[in-house]
Amino acid sequence: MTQPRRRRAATEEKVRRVLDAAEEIMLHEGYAAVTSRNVAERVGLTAPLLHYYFSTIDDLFVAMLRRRSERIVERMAAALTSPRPLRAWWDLASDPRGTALFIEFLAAANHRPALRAEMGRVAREVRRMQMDVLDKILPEYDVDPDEFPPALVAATMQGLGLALVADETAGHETAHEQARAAMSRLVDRIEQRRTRQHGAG
Amino acid sequence: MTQPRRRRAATEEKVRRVLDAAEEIMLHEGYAAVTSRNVAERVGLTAPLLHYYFSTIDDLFVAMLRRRSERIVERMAAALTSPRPLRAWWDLASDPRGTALFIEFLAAANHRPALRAEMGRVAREVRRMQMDVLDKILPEYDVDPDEFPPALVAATMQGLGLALVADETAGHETAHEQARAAMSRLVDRIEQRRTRQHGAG
DNA sequence: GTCTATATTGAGATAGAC
DNA sequence: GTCTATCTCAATATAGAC
Repeated sequence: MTQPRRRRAATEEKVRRVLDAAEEIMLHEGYAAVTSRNVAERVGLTAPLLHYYFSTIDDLFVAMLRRRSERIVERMAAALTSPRPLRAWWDLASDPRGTALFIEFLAAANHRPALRAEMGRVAREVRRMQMDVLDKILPEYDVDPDEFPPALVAATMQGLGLALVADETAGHETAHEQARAAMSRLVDRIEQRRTRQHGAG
Repeated sequence: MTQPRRRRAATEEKVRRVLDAAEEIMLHEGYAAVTSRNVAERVGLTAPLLHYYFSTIDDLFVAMLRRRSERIVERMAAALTSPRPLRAWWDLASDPRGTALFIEFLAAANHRPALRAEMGRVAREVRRMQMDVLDKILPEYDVDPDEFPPALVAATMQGLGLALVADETAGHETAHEQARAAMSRLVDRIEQRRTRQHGAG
């Protein structure tokens, strides 16, 4: 019982910094730039030493996704139980950093089975949460669930966030500011309609 | 005037096959798998020989995107002038192959400036076309352009396509079949409303 | 004009030193 | 338990043969 007594602080701190660095690289240079050398250099380590903390690069990617998805699940749960669920959800779905990283993970998972499996688990859990909440609250928003079923609403929220952030971060001139502003107004209007009918709460 | 008289067929045919192979690899193994070796092997060439046809890998990526985007612009123009523009547009936006490739280009452009510039040009041209048409036809669909401006409608079409195809190709269990079916019904309903009011044509 | 032999760099990973 | 010296392989690219 004395082996794991040693202070883990140093190692855990290093792991955290490695994950931070990897995330930064992935965000600004793409997932293909997340290499042993690149990440190690940014944290002041050597490339082989990085393999001490993460045996394979796959392990590193999965660890990155795990840490991110924990936060996402937490924040999505909080958003969905907040007084204005759609508003909070949209803020999350259109968050530039989170969404840009999501696009990278999406592409990286295409040729990394371990990552794809992990992505599947997260996607399923998050979508489940969203649809459970939508089942209950869509009627309160005066939305006909036959015309706009939860699955469609959820996919639209995510997809619109993806499209906007993709254009924004790449700097494409596609009137994304107008689209973002219009969506924001739309969400506010819908929330107001519900608040008026079902009280603030 | 006799230099370019030689038959280009052989070379052009090879270039075409190289682009086909590269596209196939990008689709199934991700953009990072598009390497000289991989592509060359699939076409029965050697890696260095591939550099005879495309000096740099950047050149190859840009050529791939150019060829694809020509088709996209053509098909989108045809869709937007068809009798049921929204329907035709949605068929394009939710096409699995085209959209999956688009996601890869999106991620690849993140760290390839030449590719990013080309992506920007295409995105801008396509969005411009879409918004010009929407300006005219949204009223015919009985859609309030103040609540759903062209920029928002266009981004939503693209985004929903992205989200659906991403889940479909990765095999995520996120009720994407329901979402796709609901969107298809919705588009049909909207088209019918317009046809009834403005005649078939 | 078309293709091959070869250079150079950097990737992921391991055996073994401290 | 932590880190370093080193291996292998694959990537892009070029010089130069045919």
